[in-house]
Amino acid sequence: MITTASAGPTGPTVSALLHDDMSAFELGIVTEIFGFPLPGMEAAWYRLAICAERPGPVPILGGATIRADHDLDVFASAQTVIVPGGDARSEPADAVLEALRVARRRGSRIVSICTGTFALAAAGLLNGKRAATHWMLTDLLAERFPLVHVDSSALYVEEDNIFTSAGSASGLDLCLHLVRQDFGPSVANAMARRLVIAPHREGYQPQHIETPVRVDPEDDRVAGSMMWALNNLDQSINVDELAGRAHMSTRSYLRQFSRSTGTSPISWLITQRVQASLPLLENTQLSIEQVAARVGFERAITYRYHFRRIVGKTPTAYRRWCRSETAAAGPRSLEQCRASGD
DNA sequence: CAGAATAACCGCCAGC
DNA sequence: ACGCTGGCGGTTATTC
Repeated sequence: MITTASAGPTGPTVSALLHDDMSAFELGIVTEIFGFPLPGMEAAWYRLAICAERPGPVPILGGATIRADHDLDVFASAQTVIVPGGDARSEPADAVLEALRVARRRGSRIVSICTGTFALAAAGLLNGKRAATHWMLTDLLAERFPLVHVDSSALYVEEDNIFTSAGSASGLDLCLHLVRQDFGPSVANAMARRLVIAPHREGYQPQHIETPVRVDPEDDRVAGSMMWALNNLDQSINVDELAGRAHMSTRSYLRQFSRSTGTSPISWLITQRVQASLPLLENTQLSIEQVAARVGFERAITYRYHFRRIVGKTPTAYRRWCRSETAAAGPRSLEQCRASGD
């Protein structure tokens, strides 16, 4: 059941447009992130309003019906205005296009997910600007709206406070980016963690390691030290050395690193090391000791400790799991994997 | 697995 | 005043 946020939160206002033939999945991205606060952030969290041209039940793609509680005036008055995608062939109503223009004039942050980009283009908001949409529809977008610079490679595009995203799932990346803008990297990472551990994703990505760390491109000193670390993972690296590479004191480096990535240098480095070890386990016959050394763990016991903590199973079990996965006729779920004795 | 040695992390504060 | 840097010392995490 989709409802609007209660009166509790006092954070930024977000509105999402509910329209015929819309994708429930993409609206779900919006409600999951903006309508559902992280623990401890209930008071400061977003106030989400689900809006439609005519409030009430709206049929969506796939046969379900969702109710919108708010009208286009509310839609246009939010600080962030989101158009989720759906059937690209549906033409947005004139009233919707006008609401988008009003929101734009008011200075709202305008966001589209997937084919929602077509509505922004139809409203004229993207003229002369770069934009993204689903890869199957980039030609259609360029054809119908010649003034839009369609970027067919980006996951999402930000230009002049207008954000457009490519596929449905990249809408998730984009929404996380907005959370990052609003609340900083720590909160965005916590949100990514929550989304990744959603139970229904387990079967698809049982080995996913959380590395939603994006380096702030403005901070090239920290970014440079991180690049150096990634290229020299096999060496022993400590914080003083990283700080030196970044031409900063250790104290400042810790602070800048945290500000720009939301995590700390050594925990980031450990995660990168474990991540880098995965292909070695999957594709080589190297012993665990050799794999550990290749990715910079001086002692295999330390490698095992962190691997288990991050991946959830031992390196040997992971390797065995990959082998059986490759041999099996089809993908197995994590539950099956556990049931089979790993 | 416990626990000691060491390193990382972070609040505080002075100084630029 | 404001924001950033960097040293000090205590707490937490890592390593072995």
